Amino acid sequence: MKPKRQSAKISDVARVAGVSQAAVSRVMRGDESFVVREETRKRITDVARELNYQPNPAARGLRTSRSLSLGIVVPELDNPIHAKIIIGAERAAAERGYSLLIAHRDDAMQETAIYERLVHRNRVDGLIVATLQDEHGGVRALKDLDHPFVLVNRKARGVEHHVVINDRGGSKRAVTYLAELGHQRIAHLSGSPVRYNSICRLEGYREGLREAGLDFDPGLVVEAGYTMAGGAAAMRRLLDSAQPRPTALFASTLMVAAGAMGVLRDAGVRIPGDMSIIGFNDGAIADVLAPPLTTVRTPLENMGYLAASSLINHIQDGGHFAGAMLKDVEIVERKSTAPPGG
Amino acid sequence: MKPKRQSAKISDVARVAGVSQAAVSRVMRGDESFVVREETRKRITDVARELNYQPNPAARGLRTSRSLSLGIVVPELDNPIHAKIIIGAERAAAERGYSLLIAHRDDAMQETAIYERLVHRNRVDGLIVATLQDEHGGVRALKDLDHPFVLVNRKARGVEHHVVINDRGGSKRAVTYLAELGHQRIAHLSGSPVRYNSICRLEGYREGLREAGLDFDPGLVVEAGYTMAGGAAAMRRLLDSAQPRPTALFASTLMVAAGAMGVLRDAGVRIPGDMSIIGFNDGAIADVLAPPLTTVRTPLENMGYLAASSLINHIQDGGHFAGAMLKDVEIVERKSTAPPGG
DNA sequence: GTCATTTGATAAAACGTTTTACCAACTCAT
DNA sequence: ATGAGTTGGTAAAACGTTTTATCAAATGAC
Repeated sequence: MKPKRQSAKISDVARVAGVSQAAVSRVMRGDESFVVREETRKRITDVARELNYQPNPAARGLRTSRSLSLGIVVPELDNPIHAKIIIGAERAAAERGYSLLIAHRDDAMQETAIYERLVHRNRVDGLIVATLQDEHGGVRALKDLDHPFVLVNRKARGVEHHVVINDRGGSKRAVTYLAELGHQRIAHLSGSPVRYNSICRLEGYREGLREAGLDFDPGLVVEAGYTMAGGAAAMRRLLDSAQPRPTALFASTLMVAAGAMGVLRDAGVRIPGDMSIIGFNDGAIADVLAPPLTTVRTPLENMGYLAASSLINHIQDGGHFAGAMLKDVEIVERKSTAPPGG
Repeated sequence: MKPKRQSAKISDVARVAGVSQAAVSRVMRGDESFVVREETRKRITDVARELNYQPNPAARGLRTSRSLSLGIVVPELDNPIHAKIIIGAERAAAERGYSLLIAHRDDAMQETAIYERLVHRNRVDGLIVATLQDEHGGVRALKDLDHPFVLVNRKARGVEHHVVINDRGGSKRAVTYLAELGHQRIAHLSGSPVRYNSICRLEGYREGLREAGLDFDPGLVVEAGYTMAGGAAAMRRLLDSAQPRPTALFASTLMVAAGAMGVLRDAGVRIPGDMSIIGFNDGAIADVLAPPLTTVRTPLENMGYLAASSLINHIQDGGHFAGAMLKDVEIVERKSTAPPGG
């Protein structure tokens, strides 16, 4: 009943099937250039299945100098954004026979040290960099490693292999949505002015305004960072300064939206009656906010999937990958948006 | 400037240092039983550092039949609970020179197939099972694999190696906290009556009541599952049926608490004025709820850490591990709890 | 009936470690 | 001087694949 303790090796299969190890190896790997009688092939695969043969990855890796593993480095694993990226990447990896080594960057450590470790010590075949921290140093370190890698959810000057979502288009879509509800004064709580995603989202915001025929008012854009506290502080500043008060708000992040909502509630501003709010990227917390938050949903999981699978393509074929943007965006209507005044 | 493309191997180090490969191998691994002149040792380590020698894991693994990797299998990676467990496990693994292979169980696949794959195909040295799904089949499959594993956040009959948090004690603490505020009728929105954690939490709830000198009223316990919708439905049932209405609520999960809060808000029940709420396990969403939710915080990350490190101990020394519970619990006071009536 | 070509395989050499089994040179008690 | 330990190493055999170089048998062209 119990599976055999010592797992079968290629020589066992060869012996039982009455062929050489080479034949087994080539049949098992589906080597095209190896011509073999159909009967022999079948005999080999049958025996392999019978013995539950699984190639030893260490032996294979030693010979081929490939580990069939990918490293993914993430900050804040507990941020659902990254979790979704990982889920997608893991799925792509699994489908292609790769495994995913996860490296969690904690604040204390240099990101470059992690890349180093994954490539030199773990010998991953490729690196998925889910959120580059230091654009200059990080990219330099990655390039110095001279190893396949892909940037996900980030672009960087001089790096062509990247996969991003439609930050700009999604933001524009959000603004358009608010404008179509009839809003004229739409504020934006933005992220850091140096982070790729935030820059794109700000651009999208401006583009959405322009297309709706609305003027861009710099007084309606406040930097909020990425935390709830940041969102709250920014919202307070906005309430104090903006005249007349905006009737709608596009928040660059769910947490920022949450922070802003808290401040509004305390200030007696009704949502969506007095202020409509929409947030970027969908997630479970949108549902628990009061009221539930309308968001623009982006294909985060697919982004992870495409990053991993294009990286594997590159590793296997050496092919060039031009970088991709996942265009899809979709408004998820909940209760935080309505026409102005109600 | 660029690092050498072909990384140094043991023979390079041996040649440059003028010793044999064996000497290098033993010195690098800190083999105690190998006596060597201090001078030679230093020469070897110096050369190794100089050449940036990193042992090839495939070669080492082939020889030792250890992969120095651990597999962690999780359902719902995007659940922050699991994310925290992973963070802890990854830290422990990294500290001990292990790497963490992540396998995300999607609903379609058998959990047993994942265990199989990690052990047979990836040859991980041990398995961290973060949330066993099917207690009977799953444990059976794990035991049949005859490979080191640890259960985390779960206990199961016949499995001694497990690490859990203090579900019972934490729940009791939550109830005590409510009782000390003066609440007499405390309801419980429970999880599934067959899941380990939920059973413990229900026990803790009852124990807390007993210690506070309050009677257990079966009418105040409603099964809510683990989702927001479940929490909402349960809350509705509770509002309809419980007479007199409870003044406080202990929810087994953050999402359940969130669902309940939505229903209460719609029903015009003020929190905490008319109903105090406390949830089990702390997390970011507690902060974004309205009002922010008081919770009992548990050491989820440490649970992951201990699971991984005790598993590694077991792998290395073959030592017996009796199972552990992380006792710490701590009430995180936010705005959802107050004395009855105000 | 040869000689080249194709077909269907095989033998054996890597890959880079770890580890077993040895050994040479000393020291030291006899 | 001899034999037994010790000290400080070394040589070489695994580990389980992949892959290169070969090869024997069958086929076909002449």
